Amino acid sequence: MELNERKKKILEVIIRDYINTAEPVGSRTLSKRCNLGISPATIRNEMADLEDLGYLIQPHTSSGRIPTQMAYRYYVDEIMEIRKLEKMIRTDIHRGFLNSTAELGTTMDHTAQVLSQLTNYTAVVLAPRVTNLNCRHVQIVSLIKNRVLMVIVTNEGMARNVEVSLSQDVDNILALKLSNVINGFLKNTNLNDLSSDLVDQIQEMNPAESKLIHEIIPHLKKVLMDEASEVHATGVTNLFSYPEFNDVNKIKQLMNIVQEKQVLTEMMTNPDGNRVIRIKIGSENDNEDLKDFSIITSTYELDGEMMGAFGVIGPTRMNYDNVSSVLNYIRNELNLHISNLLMK
Amino acid sequence: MELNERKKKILEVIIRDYINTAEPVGSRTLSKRCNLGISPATIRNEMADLEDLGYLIQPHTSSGRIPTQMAYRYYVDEIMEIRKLEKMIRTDIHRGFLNSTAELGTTMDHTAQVLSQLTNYTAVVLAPRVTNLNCRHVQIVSLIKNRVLMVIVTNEGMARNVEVSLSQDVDNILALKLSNVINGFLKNTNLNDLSSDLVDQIQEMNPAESKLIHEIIPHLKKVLMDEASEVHATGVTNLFSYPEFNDVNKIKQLMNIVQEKQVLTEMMTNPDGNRVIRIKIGSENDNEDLKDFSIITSTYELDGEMMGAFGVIGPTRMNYDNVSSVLNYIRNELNLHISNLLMK
DNA sequence: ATTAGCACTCGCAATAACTGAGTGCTAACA
DNA sequence: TGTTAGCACTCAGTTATTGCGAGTGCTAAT
Repeated sequence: MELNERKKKILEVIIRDYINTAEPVGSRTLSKRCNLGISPATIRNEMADLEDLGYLIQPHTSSGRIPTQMAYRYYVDEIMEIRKLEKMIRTDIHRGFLNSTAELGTTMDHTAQVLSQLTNYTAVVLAPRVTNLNCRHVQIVSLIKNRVLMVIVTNEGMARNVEVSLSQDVDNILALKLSNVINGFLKNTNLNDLSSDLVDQIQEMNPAESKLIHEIIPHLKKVLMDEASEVHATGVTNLFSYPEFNDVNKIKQLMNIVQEKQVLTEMMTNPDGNRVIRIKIGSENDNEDLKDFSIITSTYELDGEMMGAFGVIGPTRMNYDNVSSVLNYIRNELNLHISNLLMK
Repeated sequence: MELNERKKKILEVIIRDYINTAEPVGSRTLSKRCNLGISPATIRNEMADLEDLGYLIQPHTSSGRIPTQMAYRYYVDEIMEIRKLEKMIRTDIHRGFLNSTAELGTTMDHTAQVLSQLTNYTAVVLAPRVTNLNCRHVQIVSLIKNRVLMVIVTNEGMARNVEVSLSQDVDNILALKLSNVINGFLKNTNLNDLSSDLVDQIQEMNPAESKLIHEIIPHLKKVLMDEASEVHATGVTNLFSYPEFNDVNKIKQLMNIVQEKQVLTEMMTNPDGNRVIRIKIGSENDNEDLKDFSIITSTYELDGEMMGAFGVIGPTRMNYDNVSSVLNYIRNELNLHISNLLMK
């Protein structure tokens, strides 16, 4: 399976060329492009070998070759390297993050924007999600009559809120009281362990209030269990200009993927060993709709713990090394930015 | 400009047929379909007249005719009528609204879903927006260090929230105090009239707190001035199956429209006389990208005041009477549902 | 082992011929 | 005068044919 240097070089040039042009590459073109000083005929022999090994295929008998998925995998694993971005681009990105407002949601939008612009593919960013029941503070805000807003603040200082209807009307004062009671629990107990007995032990509540607390707790738990986190997708139209997506069906597949936030979330949070940059090529993706796409993802962390993920979706003929390099740099910037924002 | 009965009938049948098939309709097909008992030749004469009047065009010399925008406009104004939906569909929709949870955002999503399913076009729903500075209650919630969440509750009982960073750290107790101060203002003063002098008159604040209030007020005003309201769009892929959107460029246009939430908002809230159902056909839309689309919108109200809008985007060859009928019914249901939810 | 040469393959673009749905016009008819 | 049958004509779309060119595999010479 190990390729000799020349084969490796030839394969590399073919892949690079095909990524640029989307055209099958032939032996003559190739002999000009790679400066190994070998003739088309020799290259043809080598290409025939590479085809036998499964790295190349010919769309039809008399055309150039195009790389297979296996070739891309080889390229990604053995050939390409994550580059340092050009200084100008680095400072651009850095400034962008500095200027982006202090709000987390905006940062996510901004990241998606930058990613899709820099790569010319579709960018997806998963906002941090509320996990592990680790909430620090809950604020109940009265809306109208029996409707209240639960604002849940996590240990990391992120907010999520949910509207619920209760069985009784709740005014501002009652809302405050309910908030206080719940926060009292949170100080001492993990929500998971919160039993109804505990609620009933609270002295200074009348039965009506106690009943409300009993209603609120399940809602609270549900939110905290809820897997789905916000998904910011940008640059779907970027893919429209690539020749492989001239077909409306392909675009439909893409739209399906981007809309299925659940699937996207699972896919992006699924760890791949301990790799920082994770690359899934074509049918390496579990999802049927993704078999014509490649997806490169990474994660951002706070305090060494994974908070969320971001990545890029494009054709299998993707500029793997550029995208990887961009993701790698953005990952660092994002980690920096977030830790500035959230570190206690 | 007034057409005689026969021409009107012929035009109607042509439009109906073309809406169904997307194929130019010829005189022979037509003579079979419309039971006026006239021969193809006669119909040809009438069709020639209708073409001269600007209601029909021929894509090429030897093909059937297709309706012009002007024809659709005539159809919408003079021919079609808003029907009552079938009982089964009515009860389906009604039950759907009953089952949808009490949360407003969910209702909007649900509405978009139903609309796109029932019409097979792309549905857009604008969530109610915070307007006129009429907010009833503000809750400041401490997040981490100097970051707080402002939860703004409108008179109608809807919540909007924004994260901001302040110049000093804010803990729960301080957050509560700030909330109280601001709500004190709201009781007596419209936010618009709130001057810095007024803030300084509050006695029980130390300078640090006063400074924070001064920082918060502009943020608050900004949110309340903010025009953009949430946009829920569903069923973009519905349009992919219509032959007129086999072209990737058309789809790009559509994506542009759906993404430009600002534009969408303006378009949908722009009143058209006092019409309940507003129809814009092709280039009647101001937006360049919309010139190949028709859009039918309506609004929902609370207490007689417009809260938001919803509608459907499709090809100019749109099933105008079905969509209008659906919109009309959903409008009623939505108004009912919302007033149940929000009425004081 | 490499390369030049050559016959061969096959997608693609251009051209030509054919088909069929549909038209406009004219003349006949009620 | 309005309606209809008949006929020649138009033109998009399909199929068949051809030629071109980029590219290959094989063989023989270096």
